[in-house]
Formats: sequence, structure tokens, C-alpha cells
Amino acid sequence: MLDIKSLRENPEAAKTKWASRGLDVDVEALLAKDVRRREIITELEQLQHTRKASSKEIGMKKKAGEDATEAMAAVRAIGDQISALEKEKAEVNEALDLELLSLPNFPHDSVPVGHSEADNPVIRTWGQPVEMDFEPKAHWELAEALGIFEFERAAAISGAGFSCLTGAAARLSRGLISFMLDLHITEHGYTEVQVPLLVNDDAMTGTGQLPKFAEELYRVPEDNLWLIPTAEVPVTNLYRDHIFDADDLPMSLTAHTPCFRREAGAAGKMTRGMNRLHQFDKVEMVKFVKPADSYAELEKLTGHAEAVLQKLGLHYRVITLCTGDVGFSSAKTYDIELWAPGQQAWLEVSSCSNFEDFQARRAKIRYRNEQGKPVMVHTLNGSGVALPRLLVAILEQGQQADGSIVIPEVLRPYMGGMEKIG
RNA sequence: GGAGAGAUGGCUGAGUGGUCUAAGGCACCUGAUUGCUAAUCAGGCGUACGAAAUUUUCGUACCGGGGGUUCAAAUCCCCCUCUCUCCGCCA
Repeated sequence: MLDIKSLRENPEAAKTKWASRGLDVDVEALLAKDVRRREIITELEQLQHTRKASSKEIGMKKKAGEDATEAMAAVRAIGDQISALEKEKAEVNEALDLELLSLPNFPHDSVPVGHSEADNPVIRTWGQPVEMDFEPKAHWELAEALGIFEFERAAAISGAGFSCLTGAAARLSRGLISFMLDLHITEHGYTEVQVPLLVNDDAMTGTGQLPKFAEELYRVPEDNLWLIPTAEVPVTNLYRDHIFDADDLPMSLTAHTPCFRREAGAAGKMTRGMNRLHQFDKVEMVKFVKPADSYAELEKLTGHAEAVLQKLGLHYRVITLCTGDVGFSSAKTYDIELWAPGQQAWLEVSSCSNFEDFQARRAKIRYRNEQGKPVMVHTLNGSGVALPRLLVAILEQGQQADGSIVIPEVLRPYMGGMEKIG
């Protein structure tokens, strides 16, 4: 959510920022509601002031044994006015909030202007495609031959878009989770947390999934809960309504969770094999930082995700999402993409974003600054990294002519010393 | 799932309809004082929003959340959430 005050002060700048996302926003209508809202508040406060004073007088009169019938009637009339105004205030607030909650963040000035993912610039590439003197296979072919992915069995119990890892793949997945968490907590300064996978409306609103993206979420109506689409939701909301001391920041948290996504409308897009699933595992990194530090922290965070891939020896590239492609809540996002030689495609495995104070304002996450005043923190998060496509890259980049898979060295301790699959 | 008890500021804890403008204590900040890891004294010490001023002042709201009764609600009533105790069930 954006600050209504900043819109009030500079409506033209806001229009321009939203226009760069391809959005035409009627800022004037929004501000008109804000003006009415403040009028109501002023009027209401005056009435409340009168009622408060008069009620006190009535109390004193009664105590003194005087008659207060007339004053009581007068205050009752004020009470009616107050009720009416409060109703209008609630309506205006609700309308204004809904609009504000539905408007995306402003892209940062350093974000390249563009219309779609075609305009996202590649800012660096690490490693090389592995030289293969044979035709590389897609991971689903490799895995089928090795008997380590069982999609049909998963489909039989849950439908399309679910996976079942068997044997070495399951162990590899578990090893990767441990490897990534260990790396982040021992070398990157994160604290590991285990969090709920089912969360309430407030949590989903805090990080921006609601009210706009309900159709992407699985829900449990009996209990009014939602399945998390990413650990970002419970981890960021750990500090909802919290005021940090300045010394607490930056705070860096990492968590492994499954993620649940309906992927409504994504049918047909790269859905083969492990590329896109309704349920997948992910290690997530979340940071709460002082506003002045947030862009430096975004670079560090992205570096932490890259470190995972570098230690695994995987060829990847980093791109900046342009204004037309950057996510709803984000001010700036780097995507990290792994090369999948069997599909001749780049697969997104990590998305590292600075939300500035957009989530913090929704979730009321603040810190006490040097003057002792509470101000919004900046929140960041990034995948560090997502499992299925990481497995895809390990399989496709590590494949040998005989169909076996070489296990990256750093993972072998997690695999009981195993050097290859197959 | 059943029964009971509770939820008040950063923490602790009083307050059962009317100067509550929420006591007291702890912690913290500022100053004074005392010759020493500190004590004592005085003062300060929440959040949000609005108005005026321009860095201060005034006002309103906030005692788990929501609604109600009343001239007036931390206080009375209803619903919800959470915590604790006991019982049941259970990995």
C-alpha cells in the first residue's frame, strides 16, 4: 500500500510512476475521497469533543442533585449525529482502503522502463553451458529412465501439476534444502525459522496477496485459512504490528516451506515435467532493514541466492524486471534464471525483490529511528532458491551420455557420498 | 470437543458507570547532586489520525477484536479470537 500523504503531495509523480507500469490511475478521484475523509474526521472530532464535555457536566450536575434532563436530550442528539458520521467515515475509509490496497507499488528509478518480459535486460551471466557431445535430454526423459520422478502416481492422488520424487531424487531434494539453509545460516547471517503453512486473511493482506490475487491461492473455507504460496507470507508477517529497535535491524530470516499455487490461467505455459507445479518446496530469505540500506541489501540478498547456484556449479543469469513486468508489491526485482540445456530454455529459480515500505505499511512493520520516532521498515525477500527447477537444472546440466546424472560435489555429503545417479 | 479462569502501556500491575487526563512498580531517557561498576532526587517516557503552526501546540480515538446499552463505558450486555488450568481425543 502506498502512502496517501505522498499521493496528496505529488499526484503527478504518482501518475507517471503508474503509467510506467502501463496503468492509468484516476488519482484525482482518489484524492477527492481523501479530502472528504478528512472533513468527516474534523467534524466528528468536534462533535465528540462537545459530547465529552457535556457528559462530564451532566455527571457533575447529577452529583450535585441538579436536574440535567435538558442537557441529556441535547447530548443524545449529538450522539445521533456522531453515529451517522461514523457510518459515513467507515464507508469512505473502506472504499479508499480498497483502492489503495489494489494499487501496485512504484517502480524504483533504477528500474528499466519496458512493457513486458521481452524488455527485461540481462545484467550478468555466470558460468558456461556444459559442453556435451550428445543431444541433451529434457529432465522428464532423464528422470523417467532413472525411475526417480513419478508424475502419474502423483496425478492419480492429486491431479495434474503435482510431483512425486522417488529414491535418489527425493534424497537430493532433501539434501538441497539442508544445503541451502546451512549456507544461509552459517555464511550469510540468516536465522532459520519454521512457520505455519496455513495463514489468515490479515497475513495475506499484509504481504499483498489479498485482496487482488485470491484466485491464485488455495483456501480452507471451514477455517477461514489460506495455504501459503510462498514462505514470504508467514515469515514477513511474523513481525506484523511490530516496532523494531534500530539495533534489531537488519534482520535476516530464512525458511524452508512447501508453496501452494493454483496457477490459474497458466495452463500450457512450460507445464511439462517439473517446470510448474501446484505444490513445490522452496527456501526463502526475508529481510527487514532500514530504508537507507534497502538497495544495498537487495544486492546482497541477490548475491546470497547466486551463491547457492555458484557452489552447485550451475550456469545461470540475472535479469532486472522492467517497469511493465515487475511484481505488484515490488519496487525492484532481480530474477535469477538457470539454464536448462535439455529444453534450451532459461528457468526462473529465484526472484529477489525490494518492496521498500509497501508491505511494511500494509502490515504495520516499523522501527524506532534515531529520533525515537516509529517509521516504516523496508522489507525484502528472495528465493534462495526454489527446488523443482533447481532439480531440473541439476539433472539437465549434470546429465551424461549414458543418461546418468553427476551430483554436484557440495551435495555429496548430503547424499551419503553418492557421486552420481544412475 | 467439554468445563472453568483470564487478556489493561516495553514489562509488571491496580482500576466494576462520571476529573481515568488509566494509579503504583520495573525498565528506559534527561537534568541535578553525591568522589566511583552506582545510589538519591526532580522531570520525562505509547500509538494512530486530524487541525493549526513549522519541528511545537491543540483536539479526537485507542484498555485482545467487533457490536450493543447509556447523557456518559477499561468498567454493564452480546458475538468472536487468543492464552492458561482440568477433562476427552491424539502424532
